[in-house]
Amino acid sequence: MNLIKKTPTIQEVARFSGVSTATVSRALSNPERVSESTRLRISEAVRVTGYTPNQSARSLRQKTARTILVALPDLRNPFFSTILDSIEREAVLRGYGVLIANRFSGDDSGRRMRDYFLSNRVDGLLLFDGSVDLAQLMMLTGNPAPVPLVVACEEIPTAPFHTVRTDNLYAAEQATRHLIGLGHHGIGHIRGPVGNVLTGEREAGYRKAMADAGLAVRSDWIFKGAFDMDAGHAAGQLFAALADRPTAVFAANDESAIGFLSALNQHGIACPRDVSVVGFDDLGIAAHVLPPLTTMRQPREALGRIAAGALIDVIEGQRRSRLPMHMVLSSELIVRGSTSPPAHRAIAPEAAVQLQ
Amino acid sequence: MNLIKKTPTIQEVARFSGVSTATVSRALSNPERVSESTRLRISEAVRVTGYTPNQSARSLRQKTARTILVALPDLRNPFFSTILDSIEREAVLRGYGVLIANRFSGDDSGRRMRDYFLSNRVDGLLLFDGSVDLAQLMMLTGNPAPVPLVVACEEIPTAPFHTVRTDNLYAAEQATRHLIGLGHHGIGHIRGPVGNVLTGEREAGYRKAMADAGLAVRSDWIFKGAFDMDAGHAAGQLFAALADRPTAVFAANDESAIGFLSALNQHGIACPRDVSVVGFDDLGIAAHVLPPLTTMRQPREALGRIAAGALIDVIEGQRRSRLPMHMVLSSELIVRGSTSPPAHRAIAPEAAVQLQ
DNA sequence: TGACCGCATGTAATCGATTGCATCCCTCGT
DNA sequence: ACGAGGGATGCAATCGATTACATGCGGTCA
Repeated sequence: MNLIKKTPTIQEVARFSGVSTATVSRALSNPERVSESTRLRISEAVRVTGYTPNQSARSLRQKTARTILVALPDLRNPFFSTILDSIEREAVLRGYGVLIANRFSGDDSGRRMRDYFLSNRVDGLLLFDGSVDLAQLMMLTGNPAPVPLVVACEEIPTAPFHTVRTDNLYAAEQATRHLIGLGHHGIGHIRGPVGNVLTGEREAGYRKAMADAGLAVRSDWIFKGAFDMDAGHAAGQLFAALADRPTAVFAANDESAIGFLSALNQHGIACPRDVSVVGFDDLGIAAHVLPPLTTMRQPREALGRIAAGALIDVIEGQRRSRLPMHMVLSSELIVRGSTSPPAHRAIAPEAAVQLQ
Repeated sequence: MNLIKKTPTIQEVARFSGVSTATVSRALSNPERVSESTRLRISEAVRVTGYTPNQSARSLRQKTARTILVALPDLRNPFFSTILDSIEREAVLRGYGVLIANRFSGDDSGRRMRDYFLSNRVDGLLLFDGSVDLAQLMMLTGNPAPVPLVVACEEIPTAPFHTVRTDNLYAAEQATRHLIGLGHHGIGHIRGPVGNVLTGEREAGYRKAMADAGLAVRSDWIFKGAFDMDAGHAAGQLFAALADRPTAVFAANDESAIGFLSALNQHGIACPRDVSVVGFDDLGIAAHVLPPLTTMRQPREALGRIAAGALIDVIEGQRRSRLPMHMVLSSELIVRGSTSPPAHRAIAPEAAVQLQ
């Protein structure tokens, strides 16, 4: 016996169990197609040799990779990393591997996706980046090879893709209504990055709630943002400099809300005494900042799971309907300490200005 | 011409440019081995047909997948998601794909890694999970197929793997010394999860600094933890219940420090007035909690980049040395608002108890 | 001039599994 | 007793690229 063993192939298993490779293959993928006795003999041979099927060979023959590609704008964002976590779980459960493509945008993103697919590395694509050019996406659905594709988080209503997302507009409306319900009239908004679909939807929900309540939206109370803490912090600086401030602010996501809170603190503006703040996402950290953040919880875990499941259904041809399916998950308001009725406690000097 | 085009293969390119498939293959991977004119003809043919090499076929023949597997304990942890981000960047730069395996531990983790490798899906493994059984790891380095492996973050000094990590022990020592330097004598510690290598190193660093300064370590000032906010919060509850409290606490990571801060706040204990807190990692959020967290910054970006680079070097046989290489990156103390000299301001009732 | 060298290219084997088709054999029905 | 039917299995083609080896050609040098 030689000391350097090579990794065993189906040939060895066949030889060892005295059958052909065809039978071994069948025993492994369609056990009911071989007899009891050979099945046992083969599984024993597999055990002894330590055989593991070669995925490249299988892929080549079956034109299938049992792998999905997840394209994300920014993995470092906890919002996405939670989703990725649940995608990975679901995928592994269904026997798929998960390849990641991060910072996924720019001119060649469409080509990159196409190449991954055409090179037979992946069977389908889960896209979380709304900034990918629509034309490039359409290219993927054409010939050759319409790529199994599920777009998540981002809504592209007119495009023929399956989408999974949350009820952003309605959720933003609810968040704003929560503030209105507490008695706030002057309510500001920290926007997301320009050009992002979510930014637009969340702002629209905010505006809708304000309009429905007959409240005016002041343009100097709309802060530009970027879904990150620094942007929220910058908004906080502007807020502090304002002569006439709103008594509440709805931030387009938790990170910007947190950055906003930290800026407020630097300026000695207290939350919720001087200003109530609502975030969006319910990141793990939201419950642990000071004050704990009221926020719209996004069902991130479910979103990842459902998106991955839908994609695999498409890949395996189990989505019979050729019509794109648009799934919408509900958000949930989580009330914590960052919101309260306006001027709840003794009127602070800050607030007095407004009431003059 | 038919409307349903199949995805083009090297055969089509060969036919189109009037050469054999061998020449096409050479033109694509070793351009200098074919003549100028045919090279041009072939690249034109590639352009026209829209040819993309089939990776499964290439993998099968070359026994190479151009993919690495990254095994992580918990993707949702921002510490890991930042590292994963930089791994992905480096890998793409060098032409590799990144497959992820999350929540990677448990009995079959060794087998899962082995299967990924033996099935030819990945060329090597980047392991971030120190809880994987050492015996299972050793199995990977044996016959058949010694798996290219780089272990990151976790040190297994006696094991024959390349490792990349940070100077945990020294960093923990520095963090503790920072508190000592501020004049603290009573310093507590929030540990990481039991059994984790990092937990041990960070605690050891803490103990070393204490011992060097001639300070006693009180066992009721050592809180058990788990690298997450809930554990830090629980530690905070215990801390608040203490009759005799330390004036400073070194937490084994930022998340537990943040959870600790939030519990302190609930109990009306002020940081840094009543207690100084040092974290570990420097997550993005650390600068934005209240008060901003003093912490040991871990070079996460560099760590991911270097680990991925080293793994690919091993895969490509560029690490000539058979000796395992242990790389250690330096951490950096980031001083923010959560630390100050003890009893800095007027002595609070909380502190008075200790001074009685 | 003829032996030789090296470059560009072609031929065909090869990687390892899957699968259409053929074969063998056993059982059952008439 | 004989053919049909069907279950178990084997044979060999196949997926698409890479690559060892062969070939042919033009040029160099003795």
